[in-house]
Amino acid sequence: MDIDTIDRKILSILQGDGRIANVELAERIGLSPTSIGERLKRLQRDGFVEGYGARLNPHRLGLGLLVFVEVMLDKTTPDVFERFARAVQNAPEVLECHMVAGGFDYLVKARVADMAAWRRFLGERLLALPGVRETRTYAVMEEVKRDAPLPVG
Amino acid sequence: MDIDTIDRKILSILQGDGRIANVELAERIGLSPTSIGERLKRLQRDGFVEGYGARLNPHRLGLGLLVFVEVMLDKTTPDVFERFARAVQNAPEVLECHMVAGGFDYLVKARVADMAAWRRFLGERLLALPGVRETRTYAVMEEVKRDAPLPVG
DNA sequence: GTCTATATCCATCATTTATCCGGTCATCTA
DNA sequence: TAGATGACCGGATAAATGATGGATATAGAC
Repeated sequence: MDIDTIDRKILSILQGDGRIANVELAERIGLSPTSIGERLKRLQRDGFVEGYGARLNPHRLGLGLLVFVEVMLDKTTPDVFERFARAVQNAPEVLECHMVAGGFDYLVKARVADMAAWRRFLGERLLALPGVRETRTYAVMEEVKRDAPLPVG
Repeated sequence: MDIDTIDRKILSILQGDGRIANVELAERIGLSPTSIGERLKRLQRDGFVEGYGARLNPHRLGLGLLVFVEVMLDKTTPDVFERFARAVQNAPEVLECHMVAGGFDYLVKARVADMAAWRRFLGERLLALPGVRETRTYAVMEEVKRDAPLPVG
């Protein structure tokens, strides 16, 4: 149920190029395509590989602004947390949302077109939710490192 | 140089399943595989699709802890920023790093095995950098929404 | 030691897929 | 009108995939 060096190499290469041909992957590792195929199938079955996806350029798609928001909730009813989580999952602008330990409750990462779009989303969606006590928005000025691959090596 | 509804549908499907066969993609959209192939090639050439990658499960790989860190730098020399950026890019634990406008300078997202590993990384790597004045670590307790696809629709 | 079960690897082959090429049709323009 | 352009399609070919059977090695039970 655990993986060896070859498996890690497969994952590493596949994380960088999810569409690489099995034969080339096999060549690069030094095993037959059949073996690599079996290993990959196992890695998928055991949940190491959850899927494949195209990496899209957000700016090209008109999503020029990346923002992070710290959200504090009223802790009066536990229902508030559930409702917030559901709202966030239904909002396509929100790419990530994490419950954190520390000074605030949720950290939200979102992509929108510009500041105007963000103001609209913040006012009409986030602040409209019941239980949202306070938010702090941090606009990203420069993406120093973007979506690096997981360290599998 | 801009894209239509069909292109968006291609991007949307491909973002969810980057390994889908061209023929099935064509079927699902209602065009011939050739046309889809031509469109896809154009989308790649024009930078809408930057690549493909396998989605790996971080927990399976022993990366059980997700943390966000707010970093404040001494603004004495401009060299400090460059050096910090470079260090962060070379650190495999760091998945993202953004320069933000607001109360602090950088927001760092990192994945490590556990709190012990994080303490080690924080002490030996981050705080060892010259110019790092203050850091605030927020450990993620629950990932409410994880790496959602970009809204292309 | 021997037998069995399991795991890893490999070569082969039928099927599926990607891609190149030529050709059609509609639209626009000189 | 003639020519150019762009989006689309079908057919042919070269390549990749996936399934099968088989070889080898290791570990455990008896």
